[in-house]
Amino acid sequence: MPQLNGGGGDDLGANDEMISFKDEGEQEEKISENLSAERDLADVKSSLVNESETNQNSSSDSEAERRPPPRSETFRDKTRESLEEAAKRQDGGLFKSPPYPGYPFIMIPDLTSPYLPNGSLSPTARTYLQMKWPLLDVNHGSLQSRQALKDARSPSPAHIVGPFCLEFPGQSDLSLHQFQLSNKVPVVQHPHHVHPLTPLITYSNEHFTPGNPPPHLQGDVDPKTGIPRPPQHPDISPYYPLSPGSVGQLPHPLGWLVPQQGQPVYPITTGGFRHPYPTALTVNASMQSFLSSRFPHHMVPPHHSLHQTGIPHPAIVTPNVKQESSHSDIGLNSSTILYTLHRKHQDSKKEDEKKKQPHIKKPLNAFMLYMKEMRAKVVAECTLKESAAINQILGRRWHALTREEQAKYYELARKERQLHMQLYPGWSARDNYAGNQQGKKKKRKRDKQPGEGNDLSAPKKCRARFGLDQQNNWCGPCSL
DNA sequence: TCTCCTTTGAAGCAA
DNA sequence: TTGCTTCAAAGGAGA
Repeated sequence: MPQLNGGGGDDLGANDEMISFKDEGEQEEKISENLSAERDLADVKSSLVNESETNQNSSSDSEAERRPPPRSETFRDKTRESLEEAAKRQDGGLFKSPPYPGYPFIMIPDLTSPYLPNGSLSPTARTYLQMKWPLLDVNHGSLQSRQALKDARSPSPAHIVGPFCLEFPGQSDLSLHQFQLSNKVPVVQHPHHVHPLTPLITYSNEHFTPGNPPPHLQGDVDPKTGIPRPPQHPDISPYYPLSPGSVGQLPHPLGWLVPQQGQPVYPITTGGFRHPYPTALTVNASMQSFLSSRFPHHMVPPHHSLHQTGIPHPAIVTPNVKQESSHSDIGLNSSTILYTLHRKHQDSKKEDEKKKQPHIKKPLNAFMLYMKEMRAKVVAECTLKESAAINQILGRRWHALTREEQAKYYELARKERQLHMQLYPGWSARDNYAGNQQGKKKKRKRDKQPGEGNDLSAPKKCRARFGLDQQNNWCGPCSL
């Protein structure tokens, strides 16, 4: 996948961010085009699930050439070419391929230090942020963007037929993203729709619904959405409610109770980690200022995870635990029963405490960021509600994105990881593994795909196990 | 109520 | 180094 810094030295950048294709390719699009409007949603879903099989049956002639060569150095070029071809073919020349080979990254000189010594964003970084995240709109409020969004509301795209969504990855994706990038996409508000930058703002908002805003937030209510806007600094994105100077001066904004706005990215907590949360000690001044400017000050270290209101932060995963009334144990006269209940209560209390321990979620990767942004759009365009089907569509659209568009999300993901590292220096992904997480479900092991674990994969295992320099230890089939 | 599904990418871990 | 597994989001479906 695209190398974000081109040098490979960035530990935050993905080293293998290669666009991979499973791929359904052209045949899939043709099949989709032939779908009649009478087909019901189930058929669409079914076609999504079974498309690969259908493609295999209908495209045997091109199967070999469409299958990406294994680890070929030309793979990247071929995939890019296929993308461009598809885009050109479907877009009527609207799509213009990048005039240069390789990955089209636009990088600021030092992404890791986009801040001036005083903690503010450097002009370069500011320009970069505006360029990369148009909706961030560091100089203007979001009202203009919202107006643009509203004005740009248009009839359903042509590829949407009837109450369901026909998927034409190339055209729909390109057009959608062109709109998206120009902030003119007619986003239909969905209960779970989040701002494209939401991944940088929050990881979860489902627990919080719009409610009566606190008085200090009611003075600035979005006339379009009716959602109160938190106080804004002219230089700071409206999605980040507090300016550095206002940190600690304003009453608690409760911005994270308002969906889409003012939601913090990562929970600040001292519990549930292998390491005590040392953010206050590890976040430097620039990051502190950055965090203060981007997040409500309650999210800036060293605050604890619980909000002043006692409501846990949405980004902190606290598994639902049935409230066990401690009062139920009171008033029983039997000492035996009391003892038993006490023991039982103690045990359950321990379990609850373990379960209640919040955990820091993994930073979202590029695709997850893309999904968060585009899900609502897909849901709006289609009548699909099942996430599995939606994710299939999103997966295909992801592959249909241009490299520039994907780069945007890779960059966002890289920043996510960077911020995550700054916020949680001691955090490790394994902290969230089922083995370490009490009460965390253990995912079922994936079923072996046909061909997995057979002799065909054995050579890789031996090579992985013993290495190329110990081929004498390889088993027979591997040595062949 | 809980788990699965479904996607991609990052990270951890065993071999 | 390789390959497998888990987890991140999302919400309907099914057990």
